[in-house]
Amino acid sequence: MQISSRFTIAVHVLICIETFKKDMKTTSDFLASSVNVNPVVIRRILQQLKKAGIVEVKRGSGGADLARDPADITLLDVYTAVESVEEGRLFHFHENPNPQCPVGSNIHNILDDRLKRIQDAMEDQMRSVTIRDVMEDACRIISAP
Amino acid sequence: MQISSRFTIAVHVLICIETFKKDMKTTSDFLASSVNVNPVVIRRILQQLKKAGIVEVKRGSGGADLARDPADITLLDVYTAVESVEEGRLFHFHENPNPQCPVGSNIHNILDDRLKRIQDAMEDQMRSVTIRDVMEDACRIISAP
DNA sequence: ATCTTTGTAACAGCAAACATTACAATCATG
DNA sequence: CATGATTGTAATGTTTGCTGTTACAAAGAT
Repeated sequence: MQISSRFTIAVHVLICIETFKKDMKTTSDFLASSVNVNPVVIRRILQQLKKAGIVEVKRGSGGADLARDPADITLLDVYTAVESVEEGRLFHFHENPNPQCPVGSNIHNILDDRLKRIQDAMEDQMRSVTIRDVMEDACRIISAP
Repeated sequence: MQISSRFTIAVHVLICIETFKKDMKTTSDFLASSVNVNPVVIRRILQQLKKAGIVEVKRGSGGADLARDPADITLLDVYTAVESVEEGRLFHFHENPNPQCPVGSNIHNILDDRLKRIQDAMEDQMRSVTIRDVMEDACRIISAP
């Protein structure tokens, strides 16, 4: 099971907005053609990013912009914005383990701490990377010979 | 998108095998009743664990056993055993980004390193926990007053 | 031989992701 | 202020992977 492509699409979109904002209007159509998906998919993701205070989207006139300093947007922010699963739920548990079995009745007590630490490790790493970092990579790679 | 319950079920199963191996035969039926799923689900997971050299399963006579020292089985071993996605693919990418867009054509060059580091952080944490560690937690919790 | 249990195929149901069409609401601007 | 461009969102469809279930041959113990 993989983390949905919404996350990588969202990051792709943010990079595009920053890269092209001086030269063109970054409409959902334009962004969609860079990612190569339906514009509605982009609009839905932009809505999620907007709710999280990451972008501003203009109706009518069109186009999206970052709502904050790129150095102030982490990959974790983007991840939690577009990933529907609630906070702290990377691992899926089977429902209704047998309450009469000492293991079944305690499986959460036994595992939750360890699993949380695994998720924390991943999230800490995500928090350590900002859109500014990614933009630096992007500029370097795009302008390479 | 969550990591499938196969992972937590697999760990649950391993704990059960270790906990009950002295007192009973740990058949797929027995394990299924602790987890509260269909026995076939357990058998499928046991097969995946067997292919990874983590358990031994006896046909006919029945029952599963660990194939190695619990201290030598990490949560990462279990995770890669039951998670169908190939190595290094925690994040799902959209296919066919626009090759004519400097961002679209370079999106993997731009992101792969960062994403790999995130996945590595998660896997390192998983590797640091063994079934022996989990068994210690389990024994302490189960025998608590 | 018989009984138990595993290994596996076959199929069904469901949920989430992803795609697409359509259209009202919104905004800039001529 | 009418028009053209664009967003916001609902409705609908397709696909994919997970999970559940039935069924039964293969394997092993007694």
